[in-house]
Amino acid sequence: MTQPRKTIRDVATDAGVSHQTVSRVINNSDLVSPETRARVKTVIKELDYRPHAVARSLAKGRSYTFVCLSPNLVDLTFAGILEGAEAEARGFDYLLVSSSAPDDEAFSALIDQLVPTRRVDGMIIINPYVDARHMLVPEGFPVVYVGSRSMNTSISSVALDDFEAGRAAAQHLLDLGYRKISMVTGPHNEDCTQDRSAGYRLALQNAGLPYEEANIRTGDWSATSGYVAYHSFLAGNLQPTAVFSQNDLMAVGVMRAAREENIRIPSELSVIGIDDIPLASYFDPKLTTMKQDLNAIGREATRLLIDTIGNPNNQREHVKISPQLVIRNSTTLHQGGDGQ
Amino acid sequence: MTQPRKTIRDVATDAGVSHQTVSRVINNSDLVSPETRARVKTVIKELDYRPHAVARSLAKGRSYTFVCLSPNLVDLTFAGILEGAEAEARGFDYLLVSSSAPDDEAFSALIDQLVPTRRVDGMIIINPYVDARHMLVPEGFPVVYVGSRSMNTSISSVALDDFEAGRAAAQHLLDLGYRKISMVTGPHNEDCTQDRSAGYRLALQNAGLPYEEANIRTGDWSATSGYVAYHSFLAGNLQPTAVFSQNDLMAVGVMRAAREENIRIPSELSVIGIDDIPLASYFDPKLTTMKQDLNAIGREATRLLIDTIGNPNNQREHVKISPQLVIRNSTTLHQGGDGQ
DNA sequence: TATGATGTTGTGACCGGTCACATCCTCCGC
DNA sequence: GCGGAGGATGTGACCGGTCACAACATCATA
Repeated sequence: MTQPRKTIRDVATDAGVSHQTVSRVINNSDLVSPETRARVKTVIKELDYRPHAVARSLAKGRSYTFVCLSPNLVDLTFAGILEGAEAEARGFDYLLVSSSAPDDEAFSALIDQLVPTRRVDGMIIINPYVDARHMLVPEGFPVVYVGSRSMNTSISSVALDDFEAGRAAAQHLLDLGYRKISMVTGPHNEDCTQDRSAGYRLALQNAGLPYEEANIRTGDWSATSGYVAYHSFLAGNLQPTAVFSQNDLMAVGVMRAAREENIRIPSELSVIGIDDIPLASYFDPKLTTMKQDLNAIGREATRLLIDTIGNPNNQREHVKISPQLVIRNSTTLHQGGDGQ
Repeated sequence: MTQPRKTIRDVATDAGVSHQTVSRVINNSDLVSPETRARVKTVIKELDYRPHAVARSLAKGRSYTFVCLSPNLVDLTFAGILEGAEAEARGFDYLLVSSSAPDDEAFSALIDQLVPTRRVDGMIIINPYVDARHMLVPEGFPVVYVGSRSMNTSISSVALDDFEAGRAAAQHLLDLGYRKISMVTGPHNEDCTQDRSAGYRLALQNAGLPYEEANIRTGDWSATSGYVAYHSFLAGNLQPTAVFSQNDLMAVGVMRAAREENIRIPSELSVIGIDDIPLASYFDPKLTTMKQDLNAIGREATRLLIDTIGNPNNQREHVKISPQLVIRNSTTLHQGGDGQ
């Protein structure tokens, strides 16, 4: 490891060829005779030669590396996406690394370190519309957005079909007989919040029900904010019998708050979330939710990025991944008679 | 972004100096007169020149980049460590990126891509004794282990004080009056499992109690494995009144299983975990646990890595981060009379 | 005035690959 | 026997920085 590394020219000398021929062998060029190729390969093995990725990057202007930037790493949603993206990149011989940027200052610093110097060939950005970070994305650089529909037609995006998730969640509650369905949303400035809300709205509308602000509270995706939201419903003289929470964590908070108020779930309160977090079936009761396939989202993001680089003139795509209703024990048939 | 990038020589020409002088300015060398420095800096701004990190890496043989490799990204424990490590690296002008390796084949591929080519200056490896991955770590390359005491004196390590966590968890149950304390462990081949078990053993020993295999089950850190473990206790004609689970997820599984058997927690069964996962207080009951400060572990890892690089001849360090008992509602005073 | 120390700047090679182009050889057709 | 096509290989510049060293100016000292 500490001895001077072998170079392409060392191999060339030992194999009795020029450095260029060695380069050809490494790059699987077909402009090399089988015998020469075999000889060079032997020497490469003997010398334990490894191509120097940094030198190659400099010469080619490409690094065969992607980076995936997310607001943080501890959000399970992001982590699942990152893993999917990594796995897909491995299949294409790209290295995908991840980093997080808690705020747009850190985000900007990352961009500066990675992009102008071409340390990465492309980026996957999770939640680009948080802060002003999408403003910092260099124009013309290969990028894919995750978690938001891209408003920029030159940038591909993948996301859960948030509209459908919201619609189906609300529909599930409607199907169970609920007519007055409260909702806890994510922050208003995030696309997925808006889409999930729109889906909810459509489901109600299709059922001939009004969309009432009084039934809605805004959270920040945390369990605590769900907890707070439920109490706020009560404070508003609203005793919901069904709550659609825009993610599982907030749903968990709602359930906790309800339990403390001695409200039974699901007999007195049905709760549905979105995500299907790994612990969903360990809460009490087990959580009904709209599952999102994070791994698929990550894989698709990598695929779109590779396409963006390979076919820069193609039309960019905006992919939606379908959610899936997972019925557990936090929702049940409406036990009528509450005069809604 | 697409126009040919400015180089150090473009700046030199415009500023009427040599490329070397520009290089000196960039690197804050004091061998430049104030006037020249000012002039060069002006031109750098005018041209929006950015140093080319890849070229610099090639020339210097250093990349100012660290990578943190973990078995996966979705484990909250790992994610917390990664974030801490990232934050600390930012403070030292290092870029820290993360990648995961599900198995040692992937791990080996990552090492090959990153190390011999010097794309990174150092690595933080989480759980190096999973698989045979520590065997793949190149000798003499700056590395820090996280989550395991390093068996290699030339490699620094950070970890939770697992022994103390196990001891204190068991002691907490002893203090509450329990005498027969069951334990659910992690996989035997992991250091932290062994250390946590040893701590538990010592606490029992200090209390004059025997260490009995019959009271112990092995899990894999997942909630499911905790669930299975509890049922296995029952199947072994053991009706534990207190369980120390070596992590929170398994503790959650134990609680779920107990509830399904109509065992009340904590009155009929006290449960303590390790980690203090974010949702710990959203389970029913809220989980008592030994909190580990993941952020501190990550930060320390980066610090150790920087020290390894900066002072290669120093003695390497093995740091233990102290756990902290967080008492919630899953443990309570032993309601005597069970004839233990 | 010669000498040397110090501060500032410039020159060219070098890191380890790739690229464009030149060269050489062989084989084929006329 | 010659021209040309095509395969295989070699040559040197180049990517954008850094390094070692040379060169030059200035000033104090002997």
